[in-house]
Amino acid sequence: MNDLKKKIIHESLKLFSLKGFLSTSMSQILEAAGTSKGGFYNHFKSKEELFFRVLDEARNIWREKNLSGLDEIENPIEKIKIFLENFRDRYLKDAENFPGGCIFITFSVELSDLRPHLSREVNKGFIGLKHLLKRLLDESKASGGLGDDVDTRAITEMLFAGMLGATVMYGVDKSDANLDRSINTLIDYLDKM
Amino acid sequence: MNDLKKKIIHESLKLFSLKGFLSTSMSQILEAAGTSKGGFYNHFKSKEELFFRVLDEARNIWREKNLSGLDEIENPIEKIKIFLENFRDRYLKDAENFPGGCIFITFSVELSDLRPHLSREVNKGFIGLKHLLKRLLDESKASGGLGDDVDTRAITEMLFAGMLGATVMYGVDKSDANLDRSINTLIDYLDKM
DNA sequence: TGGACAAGACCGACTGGTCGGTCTTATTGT
DNA sequence: ACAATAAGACCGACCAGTCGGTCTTGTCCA
Repeated sequence: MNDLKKKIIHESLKLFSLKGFLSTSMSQILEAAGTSKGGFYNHFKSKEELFFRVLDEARNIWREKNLSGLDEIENPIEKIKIFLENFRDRYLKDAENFPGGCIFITFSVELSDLRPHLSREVNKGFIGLKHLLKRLLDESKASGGLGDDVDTRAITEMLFAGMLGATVMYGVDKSDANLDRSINTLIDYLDKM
Repeated sequence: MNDLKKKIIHESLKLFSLKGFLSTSMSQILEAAGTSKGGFYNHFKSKEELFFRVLDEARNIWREKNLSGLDEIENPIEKIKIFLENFRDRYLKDAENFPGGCIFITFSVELSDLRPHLSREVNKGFIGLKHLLKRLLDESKASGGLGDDVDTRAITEMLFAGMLGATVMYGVDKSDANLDRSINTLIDYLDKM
């Protein structure tokens, strides 16, 4: 891929994470990428196309930060615990790619009632993560790691809500201590089940 | 208060809940309130002043929906449980005042890096709610309802993150069932402590 | 080796339109 | 008569996107 195109995507990723998609203007993107209208529209047919390329890039980074190395772990509950730690330490606290916090939440909140076709694409990722969590919990249940009476749908929903809420709150108070507390309490909860 | 002023605030509340503050234009506000530039600027010195009046109104509605009747309950844990039920059934599921979901989250996410002085005002509410939860948990601990080993700060943080996340997710999937699952799991968690 | 040619990366003035906000004017109720 | 209220023409700034054109780079043929 062309260098300028890469730069535009990467700079937009940071800007969108800070200001959201709608409130980031083309002129800010062009200035950050050190290019011009012509340079931009040579690579993207619209600001909306840029949105999708940025979303792709954000997903790649997300996977790299959160999922790498998870294959080597056998125990599904252990997998979730390591994932939560990755999420807390390697994803959320890394401000280089997402200086304004989790870009998926920013997108989802700002776009849900204004650009449903964009928001729908973002939400697919949320659904995917929930399915991943549920699958791991069901695996653990099947192999006897969790009791037969455990409601994996309910646990999934609470785990996911806990992660989502901790992420939003981290964007609000930027407190590492509070983030650690909420994620650790989720991990404890898993341990005690 | 003047009728038109009330109408502007109430209509703006709904619009802001749907589209956020920045993405709601003056023309949309004027149209919804059935007035004109002149009518508006007779009552507000700027769009930003409207923001604060809308925030006041949203807080009043929030308190009315979530806290009313809580005084009569003695047991602090019971208080939290009733509060969570109010939050789930009377606040979040009521789409009349907040058709686009919880306005405080919409505000906080869109404004945190763009209008810090506005976002700070919103976040005071989050801090206040966390203090309320922690106070109730500490009360319960003092009166023997919770064990001495319970970390009330950690529980507060997880409860709060769970509520926040459930709220965001409810805005995404509009699923009553999922909302019930995550809130109920939090209530169960309180019961089992 | 060097000149003709083409592809496309890149530039920035410009378009129609919307933004929040101001100001003059008209109408209303007392 | 007078203040309160409302209407909407108008302002400069900015929006996403277009378009005519330049400049760089590589290929082809003599």
